[in-house]
Amino acid sequence: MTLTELRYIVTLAQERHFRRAAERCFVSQPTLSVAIKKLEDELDVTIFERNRSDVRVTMAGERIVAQARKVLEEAELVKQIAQEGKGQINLPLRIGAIFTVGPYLFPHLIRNIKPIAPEMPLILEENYTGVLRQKLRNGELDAIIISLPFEEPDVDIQDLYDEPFEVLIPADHPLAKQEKVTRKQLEKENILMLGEGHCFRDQVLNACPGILKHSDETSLPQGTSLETLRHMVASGLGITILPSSSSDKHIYDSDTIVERPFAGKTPYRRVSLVSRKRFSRPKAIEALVQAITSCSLQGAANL
Amino acid sequence: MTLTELRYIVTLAQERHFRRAAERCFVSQPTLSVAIKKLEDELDVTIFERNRSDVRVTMAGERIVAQARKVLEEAELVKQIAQEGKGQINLPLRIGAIFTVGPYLFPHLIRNIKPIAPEMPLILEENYTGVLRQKLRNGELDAIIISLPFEEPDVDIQDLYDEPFEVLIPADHPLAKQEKVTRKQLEKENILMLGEGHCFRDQVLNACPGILKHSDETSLPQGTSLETLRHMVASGLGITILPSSSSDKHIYDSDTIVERPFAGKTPYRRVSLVSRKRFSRPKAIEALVQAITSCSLQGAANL
DNA sequence: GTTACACGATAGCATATGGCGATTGCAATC
DNA sequence: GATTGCAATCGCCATATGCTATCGTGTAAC
Repeated sequence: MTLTELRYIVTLAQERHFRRAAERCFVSQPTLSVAIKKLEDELDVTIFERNRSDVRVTMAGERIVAQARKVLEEAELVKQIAQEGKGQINLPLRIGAIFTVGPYLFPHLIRNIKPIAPEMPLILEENYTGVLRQKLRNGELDAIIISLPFEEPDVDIQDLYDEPFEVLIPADHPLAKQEKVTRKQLEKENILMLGEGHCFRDQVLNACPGILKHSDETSLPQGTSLETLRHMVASGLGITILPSSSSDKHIYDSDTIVERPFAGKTPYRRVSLVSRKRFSRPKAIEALVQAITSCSLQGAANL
Repeated sequence: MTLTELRYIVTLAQERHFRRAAERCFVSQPTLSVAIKKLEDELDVTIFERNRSDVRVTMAGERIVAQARKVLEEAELVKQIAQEGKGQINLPLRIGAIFTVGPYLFPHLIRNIKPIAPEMPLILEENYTGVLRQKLRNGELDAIIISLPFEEPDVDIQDLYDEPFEVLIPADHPLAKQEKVTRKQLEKENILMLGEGHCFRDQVLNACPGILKHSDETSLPQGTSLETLRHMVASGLGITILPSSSSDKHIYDSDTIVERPFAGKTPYRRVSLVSRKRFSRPKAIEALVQAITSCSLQGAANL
């Protein structure tokens, strides 16, 4: 049984005339005759009663033809659905971002992607780099936004932006009076840090190797998010280091906390988008990159 | 797009593994690979994302596969429906009978066909021979029960039974006292007849050629059915001639009307079943004939 | 680091299928 | 009796579909 054969019987049932039905199917009359006989043989049912003057659908044939019509309708829907799926940017895209990027990037992203891909809803998630990597690999996510370094086989990595680190200081802290803060100065302070697993923690430690020992000694609490760190700084518990995008707008004014750049070489992190090589919707990724790089994130330098 | 291809993608979506999917489809792995690529090309959509380690269904693919599954289900139903339609005696059969046969045959027929073809409902109709002929020809009826003579191309005629004519007389009529009635005697009586178009009318006139003139002169009313004739006889309006099967059981006892056979050669009619040659369900016709010839109709001689 | 393996893609070839035009056979009609 | 119209049949061809063998690559094992 083939879709073509089903198309033939449906048409013949309508036309009740082999030659006309054949024409409507764009085949010759013998082709139609043979195909219909073949189907009748396969199903072992006489679908059409051939008379000299007239072709008539048998009672069993009526039901078969009706069902054949259904099959063809559903088959048409396959094409239609394929057509819809073809655009690449009209189906949901599943995106993950690390905890220290998502909250600050997503609002801009959502706004910017609307005009580029209005039909592409974003399914968003925040997680650790390792979890995101896993979910990207096994297909639970289509793209992840992480911070370099990031190594993974079979992926495309597109750099999005660099963002500098800055120091967040309680307004009444002595360091708040300085224009810039040196790494040396930080080593004597209580530096509040994210917990292990956050890549930003590692990046901060990398940028300021001296702060770890001190912080460990005082056994400061580990922040679970950049915002909790900010709250703790505001409460006077210590100093922290944040990526600039996180200080875009927040609830504390400069009487409570102040941001200060690093003296000397500014530490920064590079944020990149990772997708599987051979992912079926490169255009969706492209649209995503375009949307992100057109975001004006506080302090970030688009690439 | 073919049903085979749809079967392939559904299986591959389940197995997520070309070789295993190919096995389950009873084809080689290259066959599956090529077929799926072909479908993807035709639909212009990537349905599967091939990775070294893993085959994954794309988002567009998910919807396509789901729809493909529907198509296959409907296609399965075609086979199932065909299977059901194959028995020939498990679908309604549309039967017509002439007015003078239907009322007396149908009750027996219904009873007798039950054990032979319990799954075959009968759609019944009574009409004139000419109308039945037309409906058989254009497929509105599958079989008709008429009385010979009957000529028609492209049909099979199977004789069912012969039934004698008898004379129906009011019990208080002088003729009621006789054992038999001669044609001569009838010529002097008021003979009640069916209206034109009923073949039984013609058969009666054929059997007793002398009665017409007399009846016309007295301009008796024409009966619309054998039963109305019987009622009129019971009311004393005249005498009539009936086929024996019609006197099986009726509401009048022998104090009101009596049946008398013809003297000499008994006139009779032959009742036959007509179906189209090449009708798709010969078994249904066969069952029908068997059911009818096993009826014990009053006075009839099965053939 | 090398070998072995597993997987899907590709190539080359055989065969089945589906298609065609031409023809036949049969009724109906003129 | 000739013609017409119809579906069935025949013989032929192009293509589609399937196979085996092989390749390229990434992964696992030793």
